[in-house]
Amino acid sequence: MKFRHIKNHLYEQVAIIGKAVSSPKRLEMLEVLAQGAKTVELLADATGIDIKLASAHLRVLREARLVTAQREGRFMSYQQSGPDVSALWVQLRSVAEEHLVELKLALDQLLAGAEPLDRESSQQLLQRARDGDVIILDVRPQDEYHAAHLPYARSLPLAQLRQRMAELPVDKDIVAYCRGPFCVLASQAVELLIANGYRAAKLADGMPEWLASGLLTSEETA
Amino acid sequence: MKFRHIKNHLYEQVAIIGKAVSSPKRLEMLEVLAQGAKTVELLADATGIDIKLASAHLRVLREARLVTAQREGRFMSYQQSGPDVSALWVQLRSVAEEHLVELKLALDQLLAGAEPLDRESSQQLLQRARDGDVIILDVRPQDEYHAAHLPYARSLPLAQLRQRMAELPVDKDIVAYCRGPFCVLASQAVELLIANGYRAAKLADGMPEWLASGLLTSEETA
DNA sequence: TCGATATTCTAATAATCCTTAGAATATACG
DNA sequence: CGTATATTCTAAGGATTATTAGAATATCGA
Repeated sequence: MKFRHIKNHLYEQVAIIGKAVSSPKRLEMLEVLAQGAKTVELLADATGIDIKLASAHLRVLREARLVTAQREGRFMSYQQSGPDVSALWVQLRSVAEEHLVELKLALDQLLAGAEPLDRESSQQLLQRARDGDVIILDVRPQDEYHAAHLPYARSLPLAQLRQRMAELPVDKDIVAYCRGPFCVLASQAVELLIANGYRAAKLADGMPEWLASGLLTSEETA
Repeated sequence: MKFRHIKNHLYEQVAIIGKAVSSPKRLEMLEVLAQGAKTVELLADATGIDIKLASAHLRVLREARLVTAQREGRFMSYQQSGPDVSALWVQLRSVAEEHLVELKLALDQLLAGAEPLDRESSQQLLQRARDGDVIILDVRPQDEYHAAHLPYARSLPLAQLRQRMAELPVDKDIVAYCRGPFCVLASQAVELLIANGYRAAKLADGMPEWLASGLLTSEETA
């Protein structure tokens, strides 16, 4: 068949994207990068690997054009090359969640301890937040909050939660979120809040999930 | 960090999906499987590889739970484990198309020769088809047409096009589609039609793309 | 039951990728 | 200008994955 050669080339190109997302560490980096631009060191830290190894993984992501890099002084700043990259990550994770039982089990383990406020429809949550009935707490680092955050969300990074906890009212429901279902910042925040007598629950989804769901326009998030 | 262990496990699970879609041949199989259930031999044929190798690739897809297999007499019937698998394929391809220039170029090569009827909005096309103003021609094998097809589409498999071409009116626009942008059946059909004096163009998208776009409910397609 | 068919399993080699360490580059700061 | 810092590049071994061939399994029909 005369088209075989062209077709092979097409699928090989898509497979470049596939290869880029075939490594756990690269996926973790993509998830962190979905929150905003990051340096190599930060990514290495976040994923718990050596900087040289992080750099090598980033090279693969760069070659697949999933991320772009630009120098900022002594540092390199990596960022996703478009919103479709976040959407791909969300899609991959949701396919994995849907079909891989083991993943579902491990996720339950991570979400355990927090009330399953998940089921509450997204709109209802935003409604309650608008009415001041519930506090949506963004526990990610502050720069990620500034890059984009949920409507009505209030920033209180996990690192500062212990000192600044008094800022939060004890008599209101608190819903904490972070980078997404795999992120542990909100889990830790909820643990700490509950230990101190607050009514707190983890919201599994983060910005990438809300954006991928189409319920949020990017104007609402800044 | 006490969560590191669990997190690693989560990303490893998603990476199983990533690994499954990191091979050109597996991607090609997924695309064919998006059209309906297929046997190993058919998939090997469609992708131009040995049956044993096809079986090995299918094992990887099966272990990632992207496809399921069931025996039907002497044959094994493989099928996608859900519509989200098709959506993943479409998403992967669209990310690749968006960011990999080389892919865009190769695609243009494949779509060359057919008029760029692409830009016409999907709804407009369906409207014109409903009005009998244009003929939407499904040139895939008949079983794929029966599994699902575009509204108002008429089946005329490429293999029968030469003999049955007289069934088509010469005075109407014909828009041929097949499995998706990478599929060459429609390209070949259009080539043949134009050589015989018809006004024909290739529609780049196939069923998976239309379904992923959300413009089509699955009721409209049977 | 036997042979034919469709597919998988096993084992082995070739190809590719991961990871690490050391050298190289590029920028900022003194 | 020289030194420190952040990162990349190169090279090399170990670990995976791809591909192929041969043996094994499971079904159908004679």
